[in-house]
Amino acid sequence: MDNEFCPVHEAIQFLQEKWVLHIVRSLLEGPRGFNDLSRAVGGCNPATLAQRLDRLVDIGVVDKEVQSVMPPRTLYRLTPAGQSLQQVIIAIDAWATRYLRQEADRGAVCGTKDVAAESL
Amino acid sequence: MDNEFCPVHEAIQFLQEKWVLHIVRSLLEGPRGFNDLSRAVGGCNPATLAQRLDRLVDIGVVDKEVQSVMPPRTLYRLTPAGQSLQQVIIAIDAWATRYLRQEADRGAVCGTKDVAAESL
DNA sequence: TTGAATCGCTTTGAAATGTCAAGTAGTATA
DNA sequence: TATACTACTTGACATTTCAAAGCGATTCAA
Repeated sequence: MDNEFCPVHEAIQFLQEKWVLHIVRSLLEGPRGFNDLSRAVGGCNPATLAQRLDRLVDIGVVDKEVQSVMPPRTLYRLTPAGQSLQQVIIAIDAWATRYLRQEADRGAVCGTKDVAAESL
Repeated sequence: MDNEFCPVHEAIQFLQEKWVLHIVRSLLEGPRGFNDLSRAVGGCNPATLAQRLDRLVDIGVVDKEVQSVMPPRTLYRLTPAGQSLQQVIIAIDAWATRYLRQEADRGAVCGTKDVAAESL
């Protein structure tokens, strides 16, 4: 066993948590409130979303700004560290566009469906 | 609702499955057998690993080559689509190295070697 | 020759994680 | 007045992941 710290491993560990990449992607479009974000992400239930956001704030990727408690009004926005995750999204985008595009014809829909791409 | 096909969303959906990025990263170092891969990934139990690999094969990211059934000998290797995921790993690597390094003090541990850094 | 280790998994039952529906208090809109 | 919106929380339920054991067969070390 090596006790060496590995940033990539850490990063993968946290990026692979369910909804994290979707949340970041939504926030790249701009700051949002909780429900707005929930809708943008699509399909993540509030309990999970709240927990994920807490974690993202902890890690320093998202900033939470409570504008007023009652009526409730909160804004979640990416920190610089969060914004720089855009490079990761871009890489995923490039990969996806190249290797997943053919799926469009088979009737796949943005949201929940199964991915089954053929390799070259 | 958009019925438009969204490759990025699809890609995120599958990349966020637990262990997927770790598996891809391990396979970037070269083809491996099941147990070897399991060790390289570190911490993924065989049931999950088997299921994940099936899915990766389905999607066309990994190629499974059964060399002999008994004694068992199997090789998992990345397809071209899989190899091109290296760009994603590289992006994560870049981000992690920049924003996660300070975490070292908190005692994080890494199991595998750094692949992507060399290609930078 | 016996015993241990390795291979690629599968099976088990329990634990962790994620999801769902409903509900909270207060404001704004219809 | 009635409904919808805000940001969440709660508790019950469903799904996913877990560690451990085991499988038949072969290879290797004692």
